[in-house]
Amino acid sequence: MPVITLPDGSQRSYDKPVSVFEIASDIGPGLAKATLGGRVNGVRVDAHDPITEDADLVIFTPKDEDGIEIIRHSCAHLIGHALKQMWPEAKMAIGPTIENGFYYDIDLEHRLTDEDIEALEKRMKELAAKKYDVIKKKVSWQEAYDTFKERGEPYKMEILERDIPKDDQPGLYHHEEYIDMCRGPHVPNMSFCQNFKLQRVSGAYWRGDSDNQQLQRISGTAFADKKALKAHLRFLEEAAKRDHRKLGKKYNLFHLQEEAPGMVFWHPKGWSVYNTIESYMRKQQIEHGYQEIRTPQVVDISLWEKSGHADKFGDDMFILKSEDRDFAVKPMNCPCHVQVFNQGLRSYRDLPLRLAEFGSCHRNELSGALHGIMRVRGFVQDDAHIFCTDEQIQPEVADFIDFLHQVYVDFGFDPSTLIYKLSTRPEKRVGSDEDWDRAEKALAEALDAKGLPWEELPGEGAFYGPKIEFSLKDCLGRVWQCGTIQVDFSMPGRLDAQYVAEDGSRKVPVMLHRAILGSFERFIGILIENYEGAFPLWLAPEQVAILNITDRQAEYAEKIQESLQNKGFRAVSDLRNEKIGFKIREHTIQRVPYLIVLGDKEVETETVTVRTREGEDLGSMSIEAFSELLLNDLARKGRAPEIASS
RNA sequence: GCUCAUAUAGCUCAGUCGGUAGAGCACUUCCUUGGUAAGGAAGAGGUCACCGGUUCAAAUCCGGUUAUGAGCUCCA
Repeated sequence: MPVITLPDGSQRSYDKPVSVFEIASDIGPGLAKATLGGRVNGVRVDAHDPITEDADLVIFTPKDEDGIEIIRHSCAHLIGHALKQMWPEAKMAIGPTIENGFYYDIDLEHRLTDEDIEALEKRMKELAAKKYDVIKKKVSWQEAYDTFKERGEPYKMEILERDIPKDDQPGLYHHEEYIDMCRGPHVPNMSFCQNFKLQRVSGAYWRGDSDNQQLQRISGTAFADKKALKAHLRFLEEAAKRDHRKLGKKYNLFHLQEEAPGMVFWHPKGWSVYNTIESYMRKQQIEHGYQEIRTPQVVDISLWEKSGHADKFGDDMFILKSEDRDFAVKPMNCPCHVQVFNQGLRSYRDLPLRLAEFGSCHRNELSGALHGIMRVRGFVQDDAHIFCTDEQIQPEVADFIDFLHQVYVDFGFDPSTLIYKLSTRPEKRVGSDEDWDRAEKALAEALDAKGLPWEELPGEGAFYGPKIEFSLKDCLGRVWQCGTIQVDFSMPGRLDAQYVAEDGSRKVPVMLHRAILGSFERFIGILIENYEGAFPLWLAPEQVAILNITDRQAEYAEKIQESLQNKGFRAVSDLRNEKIGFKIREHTIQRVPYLIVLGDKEVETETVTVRTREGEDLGSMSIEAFSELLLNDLARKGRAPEIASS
């Protein structure tokens, strides 16, 4: 006699086992038609699964995230249905959902081409258009095994043998003649799976292990309705338009070339952005009690052996030989910073000691991992190491989080969308378990003390200690990991760092590794995409473009340019013999924030006429008034202008 | 590193069946001196990524290398 409680608190009782679909039908035919499945006492079930006992029930429809996920999952099965019709010899591995979509990994000798994917999508659409019912059957382990043995599906057999207990009753989903095994839930019929698109085929390792065989992965995206699918495809187009590699070329910021894979050639405009950010960070760091240092690029391998890097990451280091000595181009700055700490005798009074470096690092990343300026082999970190006592960890971490928030706000990101992740001990690590316990606890407590929501990533820590990772969201809602703070109880000891404690004894300091931007390269890549190349005034490589209408104003234009440059603004002049409309178009496309137009009128009245890159006409004003306007804009940094109250 | 794909003028891209390369923009010169998103004319510019093979003949077909792209793996 199950009593069903719905989210609004209302109850319905039944005298025999009842399905989500039947309950939905009781409520209304519209809901019944939209029912995809449900959550029964916290467990996701199919629409037609019988509910035998009292339960809290949430009904899933295409309006819920849970409902959309079911649709995506069934779209993965639909790949199998269509694919096995076209290539019966294909062996199906796994077909899960991912953010915004789904994929299926398959083993097929024939290499699928783009045309094949198009044909496959067409077949999938035809099958989905039949809106056939998906039939779920719970069977014995043995029956499932025999089914897939008969159908020549070795991967399904392996999943059964390795992951599913023999006394379990696996669910077999029948899509007409195609049978797939799944925990579910899945759509009751294919009318729900009408709005999908296959996106690509790529390689993927079986069970995510690069030692295993590589399979072909067919990926797609799916939504509940046509409008949502279209919106998502538009979003992807928008993101592609903002690709920093494309905009880096368009705005002449940097380039990469074959002779230096993964290393950036910065052009004047890109380097201007870089320098602006570096100056800003330098100023911020001084305000937060950091001291800036500079350490060598090339260091004898013995230091990396002592620090543990050679052992754990030797393959990723660039090694140089000279006069029978082995050197490594530094892949990170920490061991060098310990060398600076180690000069002279340190007192507890020196702690916390914060050493910062815009540290140039080189890591020999796998060629396939490189990506524009976001993932490179040569990069500069806004790195710093804080040497402190155990008691100072928590306040230092807390101060750091405040510092990081302020920087992200200045760059135009919303700190309320920040994501915090605590990565704990990995398998490959140095240090005792007691040290790891203390380090993990200190970070968790700092986050809790700030009342921040965080998520644990077990096993994702650095080899020397746990870390907090800070990810920000850009204006398209994409998540980027940038900042980090890591506790390290190991390296100071390995590299003989000591200080004299209050009682005169020698103690080993704790070291905190931290970065806010992560790397300049990556962060600038993110900024380019976030702003679509239209940098806010304080970052813009060219802040003002001065345009004359005829040669008669050339001298005045140069005078204005000089005046602005003397005030510290980045002003360029365009005195070419071109029409004013042409010059305005060019500099607007180049996203210069302010354009100044100078004709005879301006020369006569000693004014400038100002136009923004958004096309707004700010009228004529004195050079002093314009400077004032620029200064106000600069002070806002990445924040939106405040709306003047009327 | 792995799978698949791609590489043609400074940029974005055409180039059919193998027969010595083409457009638009940019660039140079000249004309035009104009008021808020493209004024006109002419000119110059390419060892078709690199190495090798097939062929009378290769941008085109085949093999290799490098780089790039998508995904996987990795990411101190």
